[in-house]
Amino acid sequence: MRIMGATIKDVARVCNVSIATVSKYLNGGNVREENRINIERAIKELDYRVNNFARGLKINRSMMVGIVVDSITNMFYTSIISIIEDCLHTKGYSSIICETRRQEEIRNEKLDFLLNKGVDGIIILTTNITKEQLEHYINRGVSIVVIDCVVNEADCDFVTTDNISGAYQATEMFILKGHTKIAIITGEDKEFSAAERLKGYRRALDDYDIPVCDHLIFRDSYDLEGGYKSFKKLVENKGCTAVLISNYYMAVGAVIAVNEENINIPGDISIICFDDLELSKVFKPKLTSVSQSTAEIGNEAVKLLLSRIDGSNSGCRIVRVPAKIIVNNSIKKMY
Amino acid sequence: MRIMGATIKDVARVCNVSIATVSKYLNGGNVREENRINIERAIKELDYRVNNFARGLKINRSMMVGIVVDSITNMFYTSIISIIEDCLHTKGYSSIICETRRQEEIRNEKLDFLLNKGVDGIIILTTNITKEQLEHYINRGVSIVVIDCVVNEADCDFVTTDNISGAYQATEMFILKGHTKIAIITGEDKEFSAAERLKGYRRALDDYDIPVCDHLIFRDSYDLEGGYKSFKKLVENKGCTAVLISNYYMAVGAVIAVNEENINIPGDISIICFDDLELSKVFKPKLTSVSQSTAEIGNEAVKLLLSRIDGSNSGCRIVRVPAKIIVNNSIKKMY
DNA sequence: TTGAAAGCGCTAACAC
DNA sequence: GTGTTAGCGCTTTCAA
Repeated sequence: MRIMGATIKDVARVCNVSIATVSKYLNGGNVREENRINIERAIKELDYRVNNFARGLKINRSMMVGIVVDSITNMFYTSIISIIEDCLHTKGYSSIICETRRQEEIRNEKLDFLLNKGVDGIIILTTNITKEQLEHYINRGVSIVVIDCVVNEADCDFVTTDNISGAYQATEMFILKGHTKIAIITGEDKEFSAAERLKGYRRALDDYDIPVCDHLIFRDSYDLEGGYKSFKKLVENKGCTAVLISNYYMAVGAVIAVNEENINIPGDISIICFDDLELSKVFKPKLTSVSQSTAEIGNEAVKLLLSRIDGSNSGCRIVRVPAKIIVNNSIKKMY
Repeated sequence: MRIMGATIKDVARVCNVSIATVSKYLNGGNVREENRINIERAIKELDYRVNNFARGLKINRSMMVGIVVDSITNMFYTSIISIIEDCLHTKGYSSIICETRRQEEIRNEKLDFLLNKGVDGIIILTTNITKEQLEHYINRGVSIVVIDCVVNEADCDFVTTDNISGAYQATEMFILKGHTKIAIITGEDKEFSAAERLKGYRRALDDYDIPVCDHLIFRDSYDLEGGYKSFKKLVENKGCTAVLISNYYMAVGAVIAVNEENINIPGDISIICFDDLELSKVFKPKLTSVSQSTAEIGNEAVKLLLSRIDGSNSGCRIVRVPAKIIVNNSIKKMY
């Protein structure tokens, strides 16, 4: 059982003032200089801390934000969460991080839990959520911002990388280096960014009058496993000279396959992958990658959420953070 | 502002019973069958949820556990956290994850925050914490379990890998393959596991009558940067045929150096690193590694914490989880 | 088995 | 600027 510390009453008694005065001091109101000094001293001496349960009960606000993430071992997400935490902290908010393991029931459980804890807002990091699920929680009066996917017509905000442009730039880079047989490894349509990146890839080929071939589009689960299997298939096909890998963990899987098959990069095949995390630095040659700005994504998400909590905003805002190519040595010149 | 849902009063009114009866039902007490059915229906209809602030205020217990971690992008830690979360969940507890970015002030802030939130216990994942810091919080009445380091004479529990044995086994493996000039790249003494692993390395050399050479012991910051710099130095020295790298992120840094220097593994130098995370699978050849059981560590930590919260335990318990070698292809036979 | 009532620690409206 | 007080939603004691 937790030890119960001093209460506002104790502070008031020691200072010979009413609890209202102490409360006012605590909440930034004006008190006489003399009282201020006394109160501050008493707080220190008694090691007084406000009881969050009592305060929360009274004001029905917690200054807490929930963060709900598909997987807590996903470095792209944890990089963003680290930014979010820091950013919230400077605004006086703290955060509760929950993992869903990509299971909808668990996600709902965690969202319920957060609402019960009285969080003022929730940031969800996922590639895959439905309008219905969002609305269920929005209707319960909590502000929500979603990172890494967009759902139309929901009363919340969204932050994602400009996936289409990122994939477009990558594909274009292959084309400009003389590639025409360009493959893509990506996730299924239900994964928001997977679908968008495929769109960018298609659009670039279109713009350069290169036919889009179905047999160069490899789709599988949006993870290491899927990347591994897709790359193995791609190698069997022998139909391409370059491949865009549309997510970090798929790239990890692909690299495992590259090693097993003794493939030379970029001699045998050129690669661009999404996210310049560890892999792109550790692999030899260093991988050219599409970099998403985790800092910008995190900051934007917090900005949107807080303006929503303030009540100064509603409706559906969508922020697209630009992607940029980090050039390394995994692309062969074909001319 | 959050929408306020139905309260226990509403449920009582709808059911024509007192709030005491509803409360009893809520907390697993006995109520008449008829009332039970009514209450359950009313709860569903009103979408009633207990207010955690009110309950917490009353019982001064939250069924929440705080998790305080050096870095939330550290995959070794997040793997453990994922297990902990799951395990706590099955016991009816939920968790609040906080990141410290390895800064002591931030850690204290987060610990204060967690205490203010009324958590029933705290799990700290770190390589580096002082007895004083621990005691400060233990004295405030919260149960603490520390993962990844051990501090003597503190009234809390500790879970770590058997680092000494892990490093011993790795060093021994080098020796048995005919290596005698074996280096180690590790962190400074303040990092608990760094110091222990160095101890294991020394002990193995001792046991096989191989002299321990100071110029083969490379110590730097316990991260990517430190691994990178250490490996560069090691290469300049040209004094060894094998190296044990004592932490995952140091290994990532070392591999970046390996690539830059065009070093052949294991032709030029043999490597064993700690943790069989992504790197050891993605690098070619696959790296032989010392595997720590994140599952066992997480489960043990939760078990210890809950038994402490129950009050059924106190004192200082230390659990050592065995390490095991995952054999791959980064070691050259020297005979 | 049930209900009335006290009170957890705090905030805020109101009177001074 | 300060104090009095009601009441947030809940648990729990005590009496019925």
